[in-house]
Formats: sequence, C-alpha cells, structure tokens
Amino acid sequence: MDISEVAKKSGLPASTLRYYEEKGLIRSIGRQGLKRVFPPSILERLALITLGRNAGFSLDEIADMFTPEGKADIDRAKLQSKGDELNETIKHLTAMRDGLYHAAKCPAPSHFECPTFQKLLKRAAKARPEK
Amino acid sequence: MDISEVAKKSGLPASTLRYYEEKGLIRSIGRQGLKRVFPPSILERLALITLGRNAGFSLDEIADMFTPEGKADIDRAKLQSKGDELNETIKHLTAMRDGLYHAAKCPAPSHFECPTFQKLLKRAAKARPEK
DNA sequence: CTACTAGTTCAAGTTAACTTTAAGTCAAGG
DNA sequence: CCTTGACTTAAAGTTAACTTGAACTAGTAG
Repeated sequence: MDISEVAKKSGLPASTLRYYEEKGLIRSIGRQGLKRVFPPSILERLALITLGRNAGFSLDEIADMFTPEGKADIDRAKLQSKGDELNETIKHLTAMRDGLYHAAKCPAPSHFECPTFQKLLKRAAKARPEK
Repeated sequence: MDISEVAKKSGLPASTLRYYEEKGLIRSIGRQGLKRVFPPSILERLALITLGRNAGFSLDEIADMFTPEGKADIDRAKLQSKGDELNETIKHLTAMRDGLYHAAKCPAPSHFECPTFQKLLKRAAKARPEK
C-alpha cells in the first residue's frame, strides 16, 4: 500500500502518517522509487495508536508502551499501572460528568444557588487532573 | 487581595492570573500603586474557570459563558452537550483501561493475536469523535 | 536616603501534535 | 521526450495555554 491508500483506509492524512513515522510510531517496509510502501498490518497499528490517543495518551507514551513492530515486549507492569492511572482519571471525569448533567437540569435560577453545583466547584478546585 | 494571595488561595500561579486577565476571564478591581487588587469573589470565579477547564471547555468557551457585566450565564444546553462529550471520553478511557488490564495479564505472545485485544482495537477504530 | 521585596509590562519561549509550504523526484501517459 | 500528478524532504508555521526573562517601579524597612 502506498501512503494515500493508508491515509484513505485509516482516515489519517498523509502528513500525519509521515509525522508518526518520523516519531517512530510506525514504519514503512520499503520504498518504490521514493514512495513509502506499507504492509496491511499498518492499519492495525494505526488503530492501536488511535485508541491510545482517544484514551488521552500522548504519542510519546504510546511509543513507550509498544515496540515499533507492535509485536513483542510490552512491559506488563507498566500496562497495569497505566490502567490504574486511567482508572483514577475515569473516576474524576465521571464525577465531573455527573455534575455537568445535574447542572444542566438543575432548576435553581442560578447555578451558584445549587448545592450540587457548589460541591462541584469545590471538587474542581481540588482536582488537578492531568490532561 | 493582591495577586500572590489570590495565587495562594486559588492554587494558580500569578502568571496564569495575569494571563487570564489579559484574556478577559477575570478582572482586578483596581490598583495599589502598580499592584492589582482583587475582590474575594475572584476565588469563586477562578473555581468556575477551573471547573470549566476540567470539564474540557477551552478558555474561549469559558469566556463566552460570562455576560459583559461579568455575571456567569451558563447555557444549560452547553452543559448537557459537554456532559455528553465527557461521557464519550469516559467510554474511550474505560475501553482503554480494560484493554490495558487485559493486556497486562494476557498470555498471548503478541497482543495482536489476542481476540480481546482485537475487539478493543475494533471499538477504537469506530470511535472518531471530538478534538 | 538606600536597599529590598513584591509586584509590574512586554516580548519571546515552550510543548504537543500536527499542517503547510517550497522545492524536488520519479513513473506513467501521450 | 515532455508533462502531469502523486509522492518526497526539510523547514517553518499553527494553536492553546501558559511560562520565562529582562527591565522596571512602588511601597516599606532600616
């Protein structure tokens, strides 16, 4: 597959694919002339990267978790602790979501008069979650 | 209150407070010499801003939520849709977390050979929302 | 009065994740 | 052979949300 085919199938622009390659997140298996040639498995690899991005991991973190081949050694302890970390984040976000939903329906004339909203504000002041 | 007191009480660095003022998110009520003077209510306002940030609003979006007079005027529909957005994110995070936990324990030589991991990837490929 | 401290301004720097631009290359069609 | 179009590179530009640096000032302690 050439880059435009990968772009089309993955939904990612070619510039992004080149950028990912430069960053070491993906690899082409060769060239035809100047053009990069990718194996079909690249799509799976990109799906994995996308998954990580959606979950809020940085490209560096993703690169860190998986070898360029996507194959062997993923440090299992690292995965476990990333999972734990993620779990904490989920808790924060869930609280935030519930707060937002409540505020959206709350009949108090001003959000500031609603105790749930107040609580949310206090929690927000405390919570300093990573991005 | 001077800026360092606000910084201390809000947990935000002075540079951020100056930046927020420049952006029009907060206002000082005057000066003592060169120094900005803030009213106590600034803290609630900052908490609100922090809440918004944590909920995924951009500073510009937050600025939009305040009326020209500086009173907060939060559109309930916006809260609802941010809640929905957050909910989507939570789903992604949850999928990722489950995937990480599974991968941490999975005995398959490559994660790509594991059906659970495959399923996860497929779910990730589907999700193509925000940002 | 002089020094010190905590504030000030404005401009420039930072980071992440890309995108854009300019200039160049190669294979294919006419 | 020449043009076209898809691809290439390297470098610079973009955006958000800040942070940092340099040069400056006002109130206060001694």
